Amino acid sequence: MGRWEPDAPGRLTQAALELFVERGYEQTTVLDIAERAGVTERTFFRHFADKREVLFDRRNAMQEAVVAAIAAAPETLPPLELAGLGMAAAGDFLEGRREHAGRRAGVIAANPSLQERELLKLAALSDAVATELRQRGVPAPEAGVAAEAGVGVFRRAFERWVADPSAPDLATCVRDSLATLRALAAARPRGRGAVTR
Amino acid sequence: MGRWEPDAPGRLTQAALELFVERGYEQTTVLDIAERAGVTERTFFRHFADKREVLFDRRNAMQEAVVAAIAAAPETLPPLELAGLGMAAAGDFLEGRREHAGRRAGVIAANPSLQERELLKLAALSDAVATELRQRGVPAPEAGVAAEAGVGVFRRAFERWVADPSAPDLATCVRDSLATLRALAAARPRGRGAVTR
DNA sequence: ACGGCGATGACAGTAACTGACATCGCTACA
DNA sequence: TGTAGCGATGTCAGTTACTGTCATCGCCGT
Repeated sequence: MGRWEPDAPGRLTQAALELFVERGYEQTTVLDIAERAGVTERTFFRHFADKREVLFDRRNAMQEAVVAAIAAAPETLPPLELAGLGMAAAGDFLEGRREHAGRRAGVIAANPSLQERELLKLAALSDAVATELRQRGVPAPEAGVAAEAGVGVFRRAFERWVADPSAPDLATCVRDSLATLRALAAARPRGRGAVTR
Repeated sequence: MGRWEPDAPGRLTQAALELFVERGYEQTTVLDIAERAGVTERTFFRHFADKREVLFDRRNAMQEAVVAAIAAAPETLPPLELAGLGMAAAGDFLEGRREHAGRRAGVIAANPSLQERELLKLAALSDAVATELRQRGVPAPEAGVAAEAGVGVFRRAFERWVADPSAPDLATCVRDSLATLRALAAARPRGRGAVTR
C-alpha cells in the first residue's frame, strides 16, 4: 500500500485515549480513532479485537511482571504472602506510568463497558496468579483463594491510589490493604483474641 | 396492540436461556429470542439494556438478600464475618435454583462477553456489601477490603459448587473458602504459627 | 527481474442497539 | 356510556461495532 507509518497499534491506542478524554468513550467512533491514527477502520480491527481492547496492553506486560515476581520469590513464603508480593510488583509496574495510568483509569471509571473489560483482565490476572501458586506447590483451593484475595486487595489499593493524591506508592497501598485483610481475618467477635475461644 | 401475553421479560429470559444452550450465545440473535418469546426485537430492548442483560435478574434479588442478611446480623460480629455471612446468604439464595443456576453458569462460562457482565455484577455486589458494612460503622478501608475478600471467596466457592457435583451446599462451600482464607492470612513463613516471630 | 509475504485499503454485509411515531387495550372518570 | 389518558407494544429508519473477502502495495530474498 501507500507507504505506511510503523507502530499502528501504538498510534491507535494513543489516539483513542486522547479522543476518549476529549469527548468521551461513547461519543468517539472507531472511525474517529482510525482517522486520527492515519489508518482505516478495518486496520483498527486487525490490531484490536474490539473498541474496548484499544485501552489494554496487548502484551500483558503487567501480568507477566506479576508472575515473574512470584516465580522469583523465596521458597519459604506462604501463599498469601506470594500473592501479595505479586500484586506489589504490579504496583511497581504501574508506578512508573502513574500519569498515563491515571488518565486511563479515569476513562475506564466513567464507562461501565470499559470497567467490564478491566474486570475480565483482573480475573485473568487472578487465574494467572493461582496457576503460578499451584506451580509452586500450593494446593488448588488455597491457591485460588489466595489469588482472589490478592487481586481484591489490589483493586482497593488501586482505587485509593488514584483517588487520593496524597497516597503513597501503589505498592505501599497494596501492602497496607493486605495488612488490613490480615487484621480482619484475625478479628474475633468483640474482644479481639480474647476469651471468645 | 393485539392482545399481548403478560411477563414479556420472563419469557424473553426463558427463551434466551434455551436458545443459548441449544445453539450457543453468539449463534443466537436477539431477533431469534424475541420471536421465540412472541414479541418484537424492539420490545426486547425495552426490557433489557442489551443482549447480555437478559441472563441477569433485573430485580437484583440476590444482592438484596445479601444486604438484608448483613443488616440483620448481630452487632458483635467483626467485618469479615459479616461479609462471609452475607455471601453464605447468597449461597442459600442460589441453592434453591441449583439447576437453573447451573445451566446459566455453563452458558456464562462459555462466553467471555457474558463473563464480563457477571464480573460487573459481582463488583456491584462488592460495593453494596462495602456500603452496608460502612453503614454498620465499619471504617471505609476495612469495609472495602472485607467486601472484596468476601466476593472473591464467593467466586471460588461458586466455581467449586458448579464444577464438583459431590460438593456440599453453596453456603457450606463459601464457609469452607472463608476458612481457607483465614488460615492463609494466619500463615507465617515456614513453621506455621510457631517460632517465626 | 521475480515471486512470495505481510500489512493495508476497499467494500459489502450482519447484527446490536436507538429514536421517533403510530397503535392497541385497559382504566378512570365525567 | 363514551372518552381521555396511560402503558406496553409494533413499525421503521438509522447509526455503529464488527467480519469476510479480495485487491494492492512495498519489501525481501533469490
